[in-house]
Amino acid sequence: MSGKAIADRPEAEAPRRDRRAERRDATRAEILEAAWALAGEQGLTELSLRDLGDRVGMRAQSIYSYFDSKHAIYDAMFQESNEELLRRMQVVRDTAGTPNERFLLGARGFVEFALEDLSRCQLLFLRTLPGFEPSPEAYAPAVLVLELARERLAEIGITRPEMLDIWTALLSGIMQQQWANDPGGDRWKKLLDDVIAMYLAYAKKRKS
Amino acid sequence: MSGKAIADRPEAEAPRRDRRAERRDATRAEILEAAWALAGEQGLTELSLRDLGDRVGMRAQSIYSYFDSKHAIYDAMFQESNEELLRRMQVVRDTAGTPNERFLLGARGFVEFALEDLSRCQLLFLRTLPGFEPSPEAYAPAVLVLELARERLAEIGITRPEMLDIWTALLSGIMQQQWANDPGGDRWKKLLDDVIAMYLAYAKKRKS
DNA sequence: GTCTATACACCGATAGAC
DNA sequence: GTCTATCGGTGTATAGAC
Repeated sequence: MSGKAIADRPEAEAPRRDRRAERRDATRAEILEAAWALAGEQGLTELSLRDLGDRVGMRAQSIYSYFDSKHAIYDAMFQESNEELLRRMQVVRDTAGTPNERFLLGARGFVEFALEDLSRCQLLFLRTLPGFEPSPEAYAPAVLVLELARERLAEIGITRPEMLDIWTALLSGIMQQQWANDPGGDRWKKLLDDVIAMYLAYAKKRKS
Repeated sequence: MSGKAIADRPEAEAPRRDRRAERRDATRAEILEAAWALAGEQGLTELSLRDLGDRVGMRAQSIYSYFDSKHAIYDAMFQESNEELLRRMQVVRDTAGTPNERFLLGARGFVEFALEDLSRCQLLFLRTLPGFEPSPEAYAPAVLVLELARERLAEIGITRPEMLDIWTALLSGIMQQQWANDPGGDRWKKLLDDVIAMYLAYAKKRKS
């Protein structure tokens, strides 16, 4: 239907800016930014569309022009954060040094990321949101993050799948306990190096 | 104020049954039982007082005669479950055998308990309920459970506080990953013995 | 004391006017 | 795209019947 009209215009093949789409994306980003701010202030689960609307200067119902549902907002936040984590882990992968150094860097970077923001940690790793299941697209970067962890472990000779599962459980346990029993502190965070030493010693003994 | 009245009655010192209190406690127990059933069916956070009222054959508002609020129901469930866990861990403590056997028994018993019921696990260990903070009374048995864990560790020569924190992180990580990524399965549960071996080897090397 | 009836304020979501 | 109006749901509170 629009094919002929476009072909008629000389500038059709040049990458024309879609101002409407740009504006829409900008508003979406603004809403997400406000959502993060509100989640940080009142808690992830306490986020309400009415508060969110107030924050961005529109009625709550108008948000539905930008997101299909509240869960869609959470989903976008989930994806956004996972992409940020993926970027950090890719930096680790591309860092010069020994495989062991990269493994350490990845472990510390991950824990630091997980302990930076409670709402983000709850959204990504702890299952705090009642009915929330991330969409496949939003989950995709998380799969890549796990793949990078597998690579870092393989680089230091740890390839058995069970050892990867143990590794994720170790990190998961540290961040869970840290947020649950000493939020903002470092009681479990500071044990990370000990846990890493424990894990590596065991992996060496098990020879994989 | 009632001191004199009681002293006036000859039968005051005999343990008289308070039928009213008995009936009240029975109804409270009935409500809690229904709450567990609903939590199991729809999820812990999806529990609503109206559904709960339907289940026990009263209007939702009447529940307030037995519990001050929805959180008070969660609090009673929290306490109930922690007392059950405490009982199990006390059985472990009183079991004949070597300290090492008791430690193993406690570890496996705890993980089994944590993986028996998602709602219970969320209520007790994962922080799934938005604003829920257990009351001191409800939390008391949890403190005793931790104390028993400390004892089991001390019996096998592990006394450093950091080693207790690592231990709780290990168990926490296993149950977190199991429920989050393989609910109902045993992908992480079956790694418990490996994790225990890893932990004990590290503790031995660290000599505490 | 325990129930019913009614209400309030909030929530996510939808329909339709402009 | 943003609004108003409205819906069915929630936890919570209170007044009053019995």
